[in-house]
Amino acid sequence: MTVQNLLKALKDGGGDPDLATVDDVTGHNTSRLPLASQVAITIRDMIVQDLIKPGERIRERQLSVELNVSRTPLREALKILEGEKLIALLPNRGAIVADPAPDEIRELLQVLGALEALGGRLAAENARDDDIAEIKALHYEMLAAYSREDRLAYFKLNQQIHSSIMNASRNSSLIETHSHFNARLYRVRYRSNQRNAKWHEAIDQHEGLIKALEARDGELLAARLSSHLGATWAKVSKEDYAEGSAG
Amino acid sequence: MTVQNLLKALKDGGGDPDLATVDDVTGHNTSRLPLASQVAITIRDMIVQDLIKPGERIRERQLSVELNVSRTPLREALKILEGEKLIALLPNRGAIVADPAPDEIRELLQVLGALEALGGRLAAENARDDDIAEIKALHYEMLAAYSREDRLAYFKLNQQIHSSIMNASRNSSLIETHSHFNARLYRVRYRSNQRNAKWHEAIDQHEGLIKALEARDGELLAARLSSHLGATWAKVSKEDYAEGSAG
DNA sequence: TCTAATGTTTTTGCATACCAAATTATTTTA
DNA sequence: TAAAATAATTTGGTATGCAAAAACATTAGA
Repeated sequence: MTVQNLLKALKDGGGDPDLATVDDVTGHNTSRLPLASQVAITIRDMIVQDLIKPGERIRERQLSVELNVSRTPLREALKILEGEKLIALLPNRGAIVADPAPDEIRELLQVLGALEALGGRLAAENARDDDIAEIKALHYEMLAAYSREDRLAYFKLNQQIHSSIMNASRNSSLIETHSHFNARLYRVRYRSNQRNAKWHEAIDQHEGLIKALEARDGELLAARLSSHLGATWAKVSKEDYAEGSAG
Repeated sequence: MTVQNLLKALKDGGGDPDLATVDDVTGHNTSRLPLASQVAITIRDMIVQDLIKPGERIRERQLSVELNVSRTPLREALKILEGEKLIALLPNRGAIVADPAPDEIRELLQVLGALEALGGRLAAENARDDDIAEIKALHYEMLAAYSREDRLAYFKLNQQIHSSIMNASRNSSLIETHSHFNARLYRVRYRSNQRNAKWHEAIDQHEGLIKALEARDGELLAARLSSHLGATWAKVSKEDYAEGSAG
């Protein structure tokens, strides 16, 4: 599979095929950003959307040609992504897409749980009523996706709900760190979502989250967010995420 | 103040003045690391040791001459440090040392508190007996520093204790994230430590931490670590950290 | 004197070219 | 077949050039 194909797939989903004006997943226009950051966004999307698979090598000369940038900003972009742990830079051997071992996934879920717990506590404190209303709306949309068995929409709404709760915490450092950890776990959770036979457990848990948030019960929300991610690990660890992990 | 002086100060503290063989603060030899990483370590030390002050500009051409490296790996190093939020890269305006506003410091302490709470829970679970013994030893050393009013030694031992507890959690992702947040707050806490009139409160709190760890009471340790950092914010927020922040 | 406009100098952002050392792929040899 | 030698590729780093942006200095005007 060539990088050209991957790029085409990315662009087809996006709209404007010109790198310099493409928007990232959060909807921000990136045309004013330094080229290295734009490249980082592009590669990050490729990784998160699983267009390049864990363990796969990233050849910088080749990729710089595909992306139509020189090696200089591309190498800078790789440093950024290494900092986010989305890739590993092996000295003299270039970059490979990160491929976390089960143990690391468990660790990451623990940290994510602590971050979400804090986010929940703060959200219960700082959320505006319309934040909560919006989260509730997303929840109902998620229920809709559930009932029509649209796993992709379900998954994305689920993610959105969690992000929205974090946003309601009004702690920007927390929000950013959370999103980094989330990105590192995105693929794992996506695959888990595709396989999980019984979603209703997660649905029930989500019901509880919304209730706790509406009641602005920070401790309860924190506890539920934590155990929610504990359950995620229980699911993930039972599944065969090893298969196909090295494209 | 020239960067040359700053560099000399750094090297004098280190030992071998050759960049390629200098060791970082954690004691790791860096000679095999990519140049960008070595440079990042050097600049990180300069920032954490307050040799370059918050708000100060970093001119890449100048610094590349001082460090005897080309602009390319230096720019890569700056991307790394931007990811750690130790510097801010303003488009077309280069790098400045991060200068967190009080609100951001409060946010960071909240996140650090959540991370330490998790670390405490996990440490109570996973620490080996000799981990605890070592932490206890550090605690007594800290008491010694306290009684002879050696604030610097006290501060460093305090830091070491917290890091050791995190290490005992055996969660490497947590350990790394914790150290990043800690680095961002290092300067603030260092200054707070220099000014704080009554340390005995912190001493009492530390006594409680050790007890909880010895009893392997994860919840108690977590709670105490959290409130310990809450107290840190109470102290910091009362002090005048604005003065001299833009050297 | 302060402000505004203008021009000059410096810095950043990025591309290109080049090379040594390390790695990977290929071929040869045992 | 396996190991060893060789060739090709890739990375890591330096140096250089240049356009655009920003910082700085200077002058003109209120």
